Amino acid sequence: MPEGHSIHRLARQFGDVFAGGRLAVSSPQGRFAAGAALLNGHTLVNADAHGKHLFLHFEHGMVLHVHLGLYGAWDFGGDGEFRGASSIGAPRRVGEREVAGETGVDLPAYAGPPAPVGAVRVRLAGEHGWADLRGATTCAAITEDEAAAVLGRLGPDPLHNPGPLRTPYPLNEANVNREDFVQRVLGRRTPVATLLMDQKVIAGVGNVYRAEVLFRQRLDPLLPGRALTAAVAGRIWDDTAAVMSDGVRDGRIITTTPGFWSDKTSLPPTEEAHFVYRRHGQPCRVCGTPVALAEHAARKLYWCPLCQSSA
DNA sequence: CGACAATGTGTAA
DNA sequence: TACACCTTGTCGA
Repeated sequence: MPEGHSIHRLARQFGDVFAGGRLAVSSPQGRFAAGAALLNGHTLVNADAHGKHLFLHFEHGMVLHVHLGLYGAWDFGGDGEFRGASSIGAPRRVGEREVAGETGVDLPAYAGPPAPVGAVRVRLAGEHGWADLRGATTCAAITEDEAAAVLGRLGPDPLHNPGPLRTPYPLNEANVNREDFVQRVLGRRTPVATLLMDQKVIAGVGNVYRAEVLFRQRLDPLLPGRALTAAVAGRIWDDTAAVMSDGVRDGRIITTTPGFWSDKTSLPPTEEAHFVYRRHGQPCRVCGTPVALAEHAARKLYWCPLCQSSA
């Protein structure tokens, strides 16, 4: 469910609250028992994300690789020190739930994580907090070489723009990732709507950002890549980087601008946060034409047939 | 309380 | 293109 912005927030959260400490790693559900044994008792060095993939690097050269897929989620909790270090603030969304006590209230001493509820694939427990993973598509203990191979299958991530965290792209060259994306789009017969969902073309974009960026750029979703100029493709990258960076900051996907909000003094409710995503049949916020919906490559595609007409 | 969709991907047909 | 994966929220009966 989460798109790339959520995974980058999770990486930051793991780095904040667990890096540098030894972790008890277990699989209450049992499906990850062998992998948990390979990680149990080792120290987390750092956490990073590329696209929708999360990598937790341990000191002995093993990596916990997690992809949340359609409905995976992490739950976090811990004592006051854990919560003080936590970078996931008040607004929490799918994929990053924090379930400790109330904020600002006297917290009880940390007595260890609660009894696992439901199908907890993996539990990480540190000195001050814990994290439970459920429902992930991928949860594997792999080597650093295997982690590098995963990165090699992914395209550039707009949240590594321009400085990548841990990617195959060169450091310190502005716009390298942007130019890489442009080259992966130009000349293609594939519709731009499909290209934006292809993690080899751009890593981290999902169905919401796909629809919203195409609207913001007023692009017909079915235009093939080869119908775009380098300038237009570059603007897609820049806008994606901008709205996804906002998503990292806000913990939500908000692609509308304050001019479209009924209350401009605070972030908008969900009903005002998107231009077209899940607004099928409702009037376009710009021109009033009903938002269209089509099944496209097994995913719902939303767009305004007037604003995004290429004719 | 059951059916169904959901911010996703891999594999088989 | 279809389905499996395997969890949660929403909606209707």
